[in-house]
Amino acid sequence: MSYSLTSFSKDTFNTALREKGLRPTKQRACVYGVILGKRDHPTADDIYDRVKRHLPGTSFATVYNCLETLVGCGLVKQVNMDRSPTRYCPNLTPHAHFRCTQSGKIYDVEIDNDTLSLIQALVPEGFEAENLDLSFSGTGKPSNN
Amino acid sequence: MSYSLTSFSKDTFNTALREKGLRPTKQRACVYGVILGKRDHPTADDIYDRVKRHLPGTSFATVYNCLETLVGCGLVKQVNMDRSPTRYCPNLTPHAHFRCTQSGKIYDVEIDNDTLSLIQALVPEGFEAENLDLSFSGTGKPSNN
DNA sequence: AAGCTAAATTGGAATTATTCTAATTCCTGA
DNA sequence: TCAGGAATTAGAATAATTCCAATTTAGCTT
Repeated sequence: MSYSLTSFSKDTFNTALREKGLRPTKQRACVYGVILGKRDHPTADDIYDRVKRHLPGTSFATVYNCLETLVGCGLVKQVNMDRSPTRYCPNLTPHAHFRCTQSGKIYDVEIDNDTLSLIQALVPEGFEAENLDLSFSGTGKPSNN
Repeated sequence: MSYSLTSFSKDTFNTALREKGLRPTKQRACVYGVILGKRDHPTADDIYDRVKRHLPGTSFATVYNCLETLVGCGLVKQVNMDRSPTRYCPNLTPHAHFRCTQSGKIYDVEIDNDTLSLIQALVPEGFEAENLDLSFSGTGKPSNN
């Protein structure tokens, strides 16, 4: 294996895949490792570049396939902001995102439980929300780039 | 004019455009009228179809141009959910969206002021949010389709 | 009312992110 | 070891949107 997951995440990874009857392949491990390794909300494109450094033969299709698999196993989450390319994030706790319109950077924003409950309470009678997406955009940390 | 805006919305429309030094053309009025006329969160494609019934010569590019203009003037809002085509909405009050994964329908969800304040308070020190997007997905009204 | 100019519209080509397809390669269990 | 399903691969295809260059139009100016 040319990308090292910690024994903890390796275990999480193997278990999550095996539970769905899927194989923990080196490409999937590498994609997962790349996402865990630099938590900057990379796009599929970014991930492709990083994966190729470890597994040069990897194709774009494989990166997309692996990402779909990892999302399906609940190991990573997709982050969609406006029409920009989908980004990927290993933070599985309920959280929002903030995109700085100047730098394009995306920051995780914690959601405390009280606010989370109130947000969930917005959903009208008769509707059952399985997912919620909350994102902000604006100007981020001015100096510290 | 082959699409009738109420005198109220016609005025809103003219004023909003003129304030930006833009021309209230019949295509723009028609796109706006179509969005006001059926508040089902239509896509650009839907809008194109509806506009063509009133102004048959209209091109796709024009629909996109008009939509961009209307958004820029603050007359309509874009609704982006996941990777699906952008939808358009004339509801300018702060509100969230719920997408039924079964029917694909999108519903407006009111956000009360208290919850809105709490949501805005999530944004960390040093960040300035200009926009917020909140959306839910799940199963909607089971019977009443 | 006619002419002028910038703004808007048009059709089609181009772009971009993503998905599909069919062929090959790889694992894994018998 | 070998069969058979799963995963990967390269490249074509798709879908939404944007770009472009040419034409038309709206709103002045006279």
